[in-house]
Amino acid sequence: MGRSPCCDQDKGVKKGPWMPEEDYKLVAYIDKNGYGKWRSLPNIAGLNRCGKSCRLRWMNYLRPDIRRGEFTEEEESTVVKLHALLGNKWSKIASHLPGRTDNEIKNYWNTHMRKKMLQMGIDPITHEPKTNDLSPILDVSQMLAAAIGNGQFGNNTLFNNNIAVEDLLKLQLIHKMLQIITPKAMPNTNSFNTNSLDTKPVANNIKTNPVNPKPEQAAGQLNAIDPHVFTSQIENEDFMPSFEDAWDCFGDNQLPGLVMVSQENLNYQTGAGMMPDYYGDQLREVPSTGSISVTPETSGLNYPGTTQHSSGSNVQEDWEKFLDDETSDSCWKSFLE
DNA sequence: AACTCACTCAACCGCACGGGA
DNA sequence: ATCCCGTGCGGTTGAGTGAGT
Repeated sequence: MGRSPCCDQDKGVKKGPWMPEEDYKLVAYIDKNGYGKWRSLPNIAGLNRCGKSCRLRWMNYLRPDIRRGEFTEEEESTVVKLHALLGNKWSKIASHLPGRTDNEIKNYWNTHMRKKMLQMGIDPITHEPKTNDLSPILDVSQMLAAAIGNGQFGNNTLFNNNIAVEDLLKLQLIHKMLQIITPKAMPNTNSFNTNSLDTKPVANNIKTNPVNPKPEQAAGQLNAIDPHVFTSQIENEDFMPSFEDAWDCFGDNQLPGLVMVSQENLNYQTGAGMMPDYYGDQLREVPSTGSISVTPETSGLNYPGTTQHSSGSNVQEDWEKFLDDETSDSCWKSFLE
């Protein structure tokens, strides 16, 4: 079925930004005659523009009820919720936001909110947490590499040895991984009994900076640690928790077993009226009866607990099994060992 | 000051859809 | 059933702008 082009290209209709006088003509015409019949409107109104262009200009810019300016948090939240429900149905989303146009919402989504969600580790398309996002791990890895490789800690023999610092950072890395996997269940960083070691600059940066730091920024974060404070504290023999101590910190009730993802577990995410508030909490609210569940497919990680897991199973056993498993002879094994 | 780069957003483009002839 | 028109929608583009070097 053929159709005539919207605008007669041969007529040399004007394109590009609208001039104030064009706006004036359009507004004056619509004030007098109302809008509609967009194809014939330009001729009648004396505009050398395509009807579509006139419509767009009116709908997206000249309409008196257009609301301009920054989106409020409420509006953002509404857009996120509606986008989760409707996808890229911008006009439908716009119908729920008085004064906002589909074009404006679309632009705002693509420039601001999409980026924001990515930084939060949320896939802007599926609205699922991006559990295969390894950036937090990479952040710590970068810091680790920067610390060990660049001799950031000065000439103190303890640091030249690097073993203690390395262990601590490994623990932090593992902790970070587990926070990704079981965000609600993890104890806070202090559970590692690292209070005696002033790691707060690093920990706080990790915690408050979801954005991937560049390598130089990561190094800068380590530089932020006052070497004098750091070395005086680290000389305390008790400062360093062992790996086993770290596991004891978790306790069975604090680190629930991981389960395979199931539709039942996911239903709460899409159920009507149960959209998570991304802005109140970076991570999805987790029903009390279930733990965040991820599969190797979705996480991109090969970690214990991704096999079917009884609720009472022992996580440490799984990790030990994981370490013994020849198939897991990977960077994780060497890393964890 | 000059230049580059990244970002924003108004506008364009192609297509789909509904309705009337 | 087919054609055509009017309109709406979503993806993409590119000029303008500001920040960084």
